[in-house]
Amino acid sequence: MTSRTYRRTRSDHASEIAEDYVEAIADAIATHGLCRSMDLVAHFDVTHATVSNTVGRLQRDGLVETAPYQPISLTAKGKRLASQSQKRHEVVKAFLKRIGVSDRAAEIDSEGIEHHVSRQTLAAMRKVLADGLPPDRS
Amino acid sequence: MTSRTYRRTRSDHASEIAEDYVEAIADAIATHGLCRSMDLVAHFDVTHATVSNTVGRLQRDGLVETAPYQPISLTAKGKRLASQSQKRHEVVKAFLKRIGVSDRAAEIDSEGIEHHVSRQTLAAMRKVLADGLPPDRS
DNA sequence: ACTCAAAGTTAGCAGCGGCTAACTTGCGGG
DNA sequence: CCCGCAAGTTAGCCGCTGCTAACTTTGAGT
Repeated sequence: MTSRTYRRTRSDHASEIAEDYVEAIADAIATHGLCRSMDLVAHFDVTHATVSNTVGRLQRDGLVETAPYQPISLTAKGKRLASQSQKRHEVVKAFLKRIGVSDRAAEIDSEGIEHHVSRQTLAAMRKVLADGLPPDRS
Repeated sequence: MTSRTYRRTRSDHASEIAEDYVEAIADAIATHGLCRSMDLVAHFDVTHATVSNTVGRLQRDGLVETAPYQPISLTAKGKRLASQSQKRHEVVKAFLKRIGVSDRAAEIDSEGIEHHVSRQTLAAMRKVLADGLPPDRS
């Protein structure tokens, strides 16, 4: 019951940020062909300096590639993480809307929730979207 | 579309930990009548030192009361937060199980998810538990 | 009544993710 | 061509949340 259920706390917080960033970078590239720091500054409402630091960590971790004063691109690993996150995000958002949450709230909540959804829960959400609720045996 | 959806990142991470702690403290008090640091050490699988620091912050923020070498209790504010978090946690967990997620996975995921569930989404989950899925108008 | 182990505290370190301030670079318009 | 502004970087700060190591306090068992 205790202990191992946690252990997310520290390292997971870091990977949440990584997921948010690669998603935003992929989005910028899809939208205007490339991603500059300013896109991320606008998206996350943080300063250049913060973006610079964070992107530096992402590069260290092999998720993005960039050189000084150059646009930011995703590595293969980064692209994989981004598309995975995007898919999860979409499913969670669609699911929330399906259970009656407004578009706006679904958008906000899905961003927080997506990072904590296991494969199994994601599958359950997909199933509800496709087939409705499973029979209630409570 | 951008910006304001975030701004959780920093300060919210702190309050997630606060919620987890008051919930665990309330749980320990409910179970063995009082809460000692060791209960939290076991629950979160961190060291004494970490618990000591964190509890110090919670005290500073008016959520708990404790004196050196004394058990930890909740203030009125802490109790309010704890029962609120517990309720939310229960609803989320019950909801996940209702959509077909296993007990084990529901337990784990609900801990991560509960902190990101808005009033509206919580209400939607309750409604599904009570009345099933709303009509699909997609 | 003492002792000693367990519980708790304190000090000091590290990494993350924010920030501001000061600097450098690069580019577009005059 | 060059000059200035916007974009990006770097340095240095702070707080949080972890840690280890060394200390103090408490209390239980002989």
